[in-house]
Amino acid sequence: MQKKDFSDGPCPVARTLGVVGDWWSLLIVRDALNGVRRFNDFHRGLGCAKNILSSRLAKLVEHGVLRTVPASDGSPYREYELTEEGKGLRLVLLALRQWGEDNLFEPGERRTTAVDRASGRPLAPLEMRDADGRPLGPDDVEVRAPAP
Amino acid sequence: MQKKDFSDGPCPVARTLGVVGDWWSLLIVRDALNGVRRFNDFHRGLGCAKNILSSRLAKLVEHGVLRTVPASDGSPYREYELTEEGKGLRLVLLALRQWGEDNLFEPGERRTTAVDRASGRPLAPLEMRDADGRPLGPDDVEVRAPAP
DNA sequence: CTCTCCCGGTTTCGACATTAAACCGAGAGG
DNA sequence: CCTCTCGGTTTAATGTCGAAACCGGGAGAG
Repeated sequence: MQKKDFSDGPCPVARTLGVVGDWWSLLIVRDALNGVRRFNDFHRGLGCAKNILSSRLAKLVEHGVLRTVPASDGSPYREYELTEEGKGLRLVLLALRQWGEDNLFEPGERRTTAVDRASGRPLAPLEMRDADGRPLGPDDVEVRAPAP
Repeated sequence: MQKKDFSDGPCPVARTLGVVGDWWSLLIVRDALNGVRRFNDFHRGLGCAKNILSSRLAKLVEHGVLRTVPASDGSPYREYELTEEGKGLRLVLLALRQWGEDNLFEPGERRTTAVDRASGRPLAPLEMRDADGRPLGPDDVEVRAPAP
């Protein structure tokens, strides 16, 4: 994230990582998706240095992932709210979550789980699908360079 | 990525970021999914410092995302190959890609595209689904803490 | 009015990570 | 024998991060 700048490159993956590709940004978005809105709540939940949190929040606001709003209750402070753009990152977070569940946990180990609010059951694994909605296997996909 | 260690925490997102959460790792995996296998090819494709590339490759091997194999052709060098675990990250990469396409490109701007190899058409957007395969909206999902 | 605490940061500074560039050993080619 | 490429490692300069100190505004206590 530091020196290299892919923000004008042709790869959407690299551009996205330019916005949320550092250690804290996606964890901030994760907490924001869970309803966290206040500086100190992010700070406590993440345990990251306050100056870093401050700069990350500013960067996310700058890129339109978060916006600041005056106050939700009567308190005189502002809060951080996900934009629609920011909410779109829930798919990224879910993909990261499912990969971690599958590969980084022992069976039976304690973990947080994303569930369907209505039924309380865990979500289905994400699937790649073609334009008609048919599931695609690992080798059915390739990345094409842009037209010249 | 640097000091904080979430590798024994309860959140699969944080654990996953501990493995691939730094600037270069996911770009390495992206190139690996595109068939890159050799050190110098990664180096040229990414433009990152060679010592960093070296340490990232080693870390990904250590975490089981990549493995080294003796040689694919006759050359005396080893190559880096995705494990099944590593291939599972294609969903993460696709989620990042689709978010970037939707939010970080002007209409008509040049970009790489993930397509169904059979039809050549772009993939459908990823969708969250419940355990029965029914699509879920943004607010139908919540994250539950582990059982005590 | 004054004292103090809490919130939301900013500043400072030492530690650590990253970078570019130089270097190096093994193997291939000429 | 000389040189080139591959796959790194080492080195020195630079940049970034983290912990802690600091700070200003507002609220509440007395």
